[in-house]
Amino acid sequence: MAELHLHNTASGKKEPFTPFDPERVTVYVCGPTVYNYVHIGNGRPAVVFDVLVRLLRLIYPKVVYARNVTDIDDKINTAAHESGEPIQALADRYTEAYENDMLTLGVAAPDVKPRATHHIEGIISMIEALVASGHAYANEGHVLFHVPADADYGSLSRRSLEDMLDGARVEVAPYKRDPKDFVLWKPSDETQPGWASPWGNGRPGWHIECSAMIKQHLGETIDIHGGGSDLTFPHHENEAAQSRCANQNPEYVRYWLHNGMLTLGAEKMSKSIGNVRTIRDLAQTHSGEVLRYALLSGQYRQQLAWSEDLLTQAKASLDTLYQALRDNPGDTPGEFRLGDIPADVLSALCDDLNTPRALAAMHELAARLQRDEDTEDKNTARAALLAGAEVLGLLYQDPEAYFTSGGDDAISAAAIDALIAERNEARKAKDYARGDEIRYELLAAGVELEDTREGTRWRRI
RNA sequence: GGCUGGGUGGCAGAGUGGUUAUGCAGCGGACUGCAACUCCGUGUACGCCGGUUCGAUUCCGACCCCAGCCUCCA
Repeated sequence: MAELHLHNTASGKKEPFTPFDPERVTVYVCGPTVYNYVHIGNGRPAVVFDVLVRLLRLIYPKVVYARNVTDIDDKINTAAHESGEPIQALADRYTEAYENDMLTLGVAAPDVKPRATHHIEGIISMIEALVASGHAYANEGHVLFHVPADADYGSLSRRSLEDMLDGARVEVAPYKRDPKDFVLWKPSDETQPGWASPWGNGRPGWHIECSAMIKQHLGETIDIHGGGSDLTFPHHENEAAQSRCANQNPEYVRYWLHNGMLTLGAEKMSKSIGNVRTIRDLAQTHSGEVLRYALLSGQYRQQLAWSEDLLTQAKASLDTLYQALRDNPGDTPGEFRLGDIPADVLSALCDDLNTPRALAAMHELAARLQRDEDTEDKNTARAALLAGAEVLGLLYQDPEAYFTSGGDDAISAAAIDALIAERNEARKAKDYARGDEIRYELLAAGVELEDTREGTRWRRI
């Protein structure tokens, strides 16, 4: 069997994956800050690590997967003030929208979906531990992590403290002992959300949330921590420093995984640049499965250039896979096990989640399914294709429905069937002019006909 | 400036020291009343310059270009 290898940011290398405890594999992925609708770039880690978790669940008896939501953030406060909505209501609304978008992308629900606001107690006790151990200090209502107090700081992003200062734009604040020190806790006024703490009414900094949520739900040492490559520094570097020092446990994350950024027009897709495509908007014109296919069409660590063309190609490629299933109907298999996953798909995924190679293997299976003469060979290919699809989170629709569902406002299925019946009557009477007329009429309504040995079949285009 | 990653056929995107994926698009053919679907066939592409080698897109060195991080960010 193929052995799972993952690229670890901490070492900069692809390493064989060995969990801390094979009986309980732990995975954490950074979710979004909920102050707006998320864009497709936010969807990439969710989809990529969804595939990873699907794979892990086949290999290991128990996997605990947590994906958080940051619902305390000054951006949320700003958005709430602008809309006049209560802060928590706005955060709840966008959290729900996010969950919805994840559903669109076919992302299975994580085991735990922690939210920062539910973990204030854990955050405070962690900060207390850091103060007690001399890694943090309180000043003017703020509590700061003192970066020079952690000898390993910089080990994840592999940069020296000098590098960080060079050309960096670190905030110099009067309450900081060192420019690199970062906030664990900050004071809140009455307009800002706040919680009572040993340092007065305040709210947590961003990085400490993840540290506390991981500790509570997954433990002090976790196997895999995922997120966008833009979070490597400072977010994950800070998080790692906090957790290592607060837990007094040098092993925090065994494998750090970072996905590459989506670009739109040669630049990173980001809200601050304004070049974003929200999942919710994209879903108006593309199926979630096509979006998912597009996200998986590149290896997760590489940048992926998002474009309308990418979606067109993803749609056409996905059509080909569904077409093979539609042309070769068979039983819907039940649950899959590791042994059911086709070897090519499995080895591709085990090689640091090489989804483009896995998709190539899927297309080879689809071609075999179409080509094979023998029924048994077909059944084998079909089962393999569906098993591979299960890990990738694709091909979950009924093939017939995939091609025919939706579009009822343009022309209903019943109307289409009636026209097809009329056309076949005309064709039987050799009235091909009338037959073609109907075909063109349907084509104009976005319906393409396929005359097969079993009769006329149609698809919406 | 520092630290990452990358430049592959029309497009997307794997991979490899020599047999050069996969998908989309294109072209030719079979099938079809015509189409569509499907099938068959078809494309020697690896930024630039040196080096190593019998042989390099793949290894080494220099160079050019692009993106990301160093600030909130998936």
